[in-house]
Amino acid sequence: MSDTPLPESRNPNGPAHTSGSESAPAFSPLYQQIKGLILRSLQSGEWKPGDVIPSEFDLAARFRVSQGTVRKAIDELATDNLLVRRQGKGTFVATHAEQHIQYRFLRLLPDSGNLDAQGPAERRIIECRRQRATADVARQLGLRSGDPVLQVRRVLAFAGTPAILEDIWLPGAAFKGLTLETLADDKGPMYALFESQFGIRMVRAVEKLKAVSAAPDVASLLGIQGGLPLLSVERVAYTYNDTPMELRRGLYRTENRHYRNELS
Amino acid sequence: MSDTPLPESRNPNGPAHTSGSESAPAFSPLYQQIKGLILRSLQSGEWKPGDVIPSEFDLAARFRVSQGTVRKAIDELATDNLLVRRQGKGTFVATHAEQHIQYRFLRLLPDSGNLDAQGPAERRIIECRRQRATADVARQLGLRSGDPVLQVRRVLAFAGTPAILEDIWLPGAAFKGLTLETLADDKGPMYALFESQFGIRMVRAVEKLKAVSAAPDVASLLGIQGGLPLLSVERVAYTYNDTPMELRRGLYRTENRHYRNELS
DNA sequence: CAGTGGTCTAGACCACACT
DNA sequence: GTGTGGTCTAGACCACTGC
Repeated sequence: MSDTPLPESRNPNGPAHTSGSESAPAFSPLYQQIKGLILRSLQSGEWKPGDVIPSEFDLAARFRVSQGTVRKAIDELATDNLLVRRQGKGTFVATHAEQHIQYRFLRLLPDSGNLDAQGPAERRIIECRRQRATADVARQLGLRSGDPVLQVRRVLAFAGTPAILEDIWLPGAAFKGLTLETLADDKGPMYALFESQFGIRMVRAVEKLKAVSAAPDVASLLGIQGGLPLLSVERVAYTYNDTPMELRRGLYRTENRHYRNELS
Repeated sequence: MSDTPLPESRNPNGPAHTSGSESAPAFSPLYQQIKGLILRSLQSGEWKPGDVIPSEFDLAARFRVSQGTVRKAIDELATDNLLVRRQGKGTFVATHAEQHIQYRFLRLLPDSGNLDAQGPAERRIIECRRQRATADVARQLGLRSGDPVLQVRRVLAFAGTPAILEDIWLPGAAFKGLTLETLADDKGPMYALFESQFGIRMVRAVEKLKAVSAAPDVASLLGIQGGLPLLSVERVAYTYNDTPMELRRGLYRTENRHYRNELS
């Protein structure tokens, strides 16, 4: 019931800034501390993807702050896409399942067809095996060289035409039981599988894009001629706490599609 | 002084939702209406890029709402990068000048050099001329075929090495006095020039990325061999009101650089 | 109907910047 | 000190959802 309501600071009113007994090394607004506590509950699995979290009023009571403060904390978590508010229903933990529109992190769209996509992507897994991380892979995943990783290679096709070749590396420790069969049998986004089977939720990602020439093996898998230009997309995806949990190298055919990005 | 404080709705308390005399076709929260009024002042040039806008308290008085409501309006405008808050100093109109870190909309970064960039880009303008919009350019700029447009072609280089070839189209009507000399003499971001000389502020942009092969003329301008892969970046930039004001087609060399994108 | 998020207000005090 | 944005509270009422 009681939830260690913040170290000690109980301010009946007034701004954040823990009312300072010791010389605190860092001050942070109350709502930031609340945000941290909510985050902790998300990480610990107290509330799982898709779940409703307690109402703002309940959380306010639990953390011993006003509803407005909880609200501001939830606001930020919602703009970070960690929570989703639904008026009249509650606040939910965001999930890659039920992501009504396609894949959340896939920015490849058809050039003309203003519609979302020409049907869902067809997946074909080329290989899936456990191996040891190279220095480069280890560095990007925050592992050590030689640590076990799971490597997956697959092709995505739209309307029968191959469009994407992806190589994926996952930390072996976190994805213990993942096999080719699990992946092949699954429908729906891979990140949804990670949530339901391994309790790992991808929260944000950073991508680096380049233009490259198709190598012979790549070209044959994508059904194109060698040397044709492909969009190379290298992604590192992070869970809570900015922990890297996936490295993904994609090669996209962009003759009839494009990678869309919004700047502001 | 008085600023037509919203159609009529004067609610001494209680939520937005204009207190409904007529069957209003659309309800919107008070803070959204305030946001619209602030936006109007930004568009009209009442507050120019770099200016301080009135304090939250002053605006609250002017619009006859509470400070908290103005605050929420400003909050959204700040997250949209239209305004910038500076504690103790005031709220400022965002500007592409004084954008402390490089160009705001340029996502091309060096692969290794963890530093921002290897010095500022060197600009070389290849051509700058007025012409009539093709159907395609007109469509993307919201003009009619044959309307006057200004076309600029330039090369950006880093440390002496050409890296970007850009073709830019601007609506002729809005950029009346713009000449090659103006562009060539100017230092600093082009969008800063647009603000100071034409009162046009680019607010957001949408980019479409593809991988393409370098055509012979492109290759020679970029100092590479024909056929090498280049990252094609087609950008439409918008002012206030989602009015398109620039079409830009860039070709980026990505052997040692990459286009960085953050997903969430 | 009750419960949830959404909006609005009013007032208090803090942190920061400038004078 | 004065003025600015930043945080926090308490209470009111609205809008949506589902029983």
